Amino acid sequence: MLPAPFSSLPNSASTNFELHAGAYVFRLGGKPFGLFFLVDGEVHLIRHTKSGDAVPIHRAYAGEFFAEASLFSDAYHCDAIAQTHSKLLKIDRSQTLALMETNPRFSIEISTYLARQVQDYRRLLELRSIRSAQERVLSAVADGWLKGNILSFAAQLGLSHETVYRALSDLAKAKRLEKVARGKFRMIRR
Amino acid sequence: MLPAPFSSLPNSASTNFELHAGAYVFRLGGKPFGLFFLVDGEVHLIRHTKSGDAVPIHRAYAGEFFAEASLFSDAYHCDAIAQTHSKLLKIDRSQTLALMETNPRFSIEISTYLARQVQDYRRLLELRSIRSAQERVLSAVADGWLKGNILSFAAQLGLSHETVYRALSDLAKAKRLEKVARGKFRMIRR
DNA sequence: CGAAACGTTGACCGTTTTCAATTACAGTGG
DNA sequence: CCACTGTAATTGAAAACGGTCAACGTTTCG
Repeated sequence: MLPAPFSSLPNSASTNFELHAGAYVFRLGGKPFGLFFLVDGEVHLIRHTKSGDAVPIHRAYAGEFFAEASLFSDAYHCDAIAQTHSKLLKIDRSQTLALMETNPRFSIEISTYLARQVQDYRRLLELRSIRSAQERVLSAVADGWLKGNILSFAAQLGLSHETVYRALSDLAKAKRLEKVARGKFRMIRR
Repeated sequence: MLPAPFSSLPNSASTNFELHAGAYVFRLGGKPFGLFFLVDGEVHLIRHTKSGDAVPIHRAYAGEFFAEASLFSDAYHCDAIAQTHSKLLKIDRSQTLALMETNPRFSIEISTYLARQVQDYRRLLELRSIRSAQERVLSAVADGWLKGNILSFAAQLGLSHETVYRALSDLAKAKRLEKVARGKFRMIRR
């Protein structure tokens, strides 16, 4: 059966599949098949600036949906790339839209999802407006955003990875964070 | 009658009011009354970083809705402040939610709104990942984001206003933009 | 008319970027 | 099981870019 708000969709509306690390789930400009549920693994939605830098517009982890916004647009606006071997559920776009037409409860769930995303982006914007690299990194860690590797974490914060490494080690030195392992840091519990 | 997707709401669901420049539409932490339609003027949704910098999370102009996301949360997550004398329409939250329950078409409209916002934020994130101030400013102008004053434009881009002034005048000097008037720039049409 | 806010430009300082090099892993195939 | 390869983590040093402070011109609005 489909996860949480999608339980009223027939099983035929979804397809299971797997991708190896580095494979594309979809590409910029492609016609949207629908949205996805990430059963296991890690998928990044990525855009590229003109100068070629990859910007992780969103990082999805096991148990999360992604590409909900594509339900309402004519083409994907970014690339989606599996970062590790990932198990996915593809959820059919037109059947989802049809369900929204008939089931208002479901529509509201979708809206709630999107509203939360808007709030998350606002928070990210706020984070990105913190000038000091150290404070920015600390706030991001406090928000639980240090998942996956530090390269993509740094890109999400709009800092070079070297700067993030330095900020993390300085924060650890100042005992504002604790280093758990190579590349793993944690807030200091109090 | 209410604008576009809200036409099926009774007139009693909305209230007209005006605010002078600097007045709050709502405040961080307040219970959401509903969303707003900006008939005329300019309203910014603003958050404040710990260090006190104001971050314009969203800038709303005449003819636009704002605070749609507050339909789905228990408190406002930012301040909303009129930047100029503004005419507003307050749209009742519970009546809007009730309409979503009964009118799936309307729910879909709301979702579409939110989805567009998500896309806009992704674009902004991409912009903010452009390292060079000059290129960042140019892209933002190309996207039509240079409205209102340059102070808030700069804050939205995550740059100091001085840097934005300099970038603009350098871009004009290099004929990549044209200066129309004090503080007004335009893409060079070709 | 005067004050306040915005626009503009200059100079200097500091942080982050960049380039570079080194170390630590994880996966791969012999 | 181990060398081999690629990618991520880490640290150093120098340069560059943007931030900050400061001053001044200009427009707006009460």
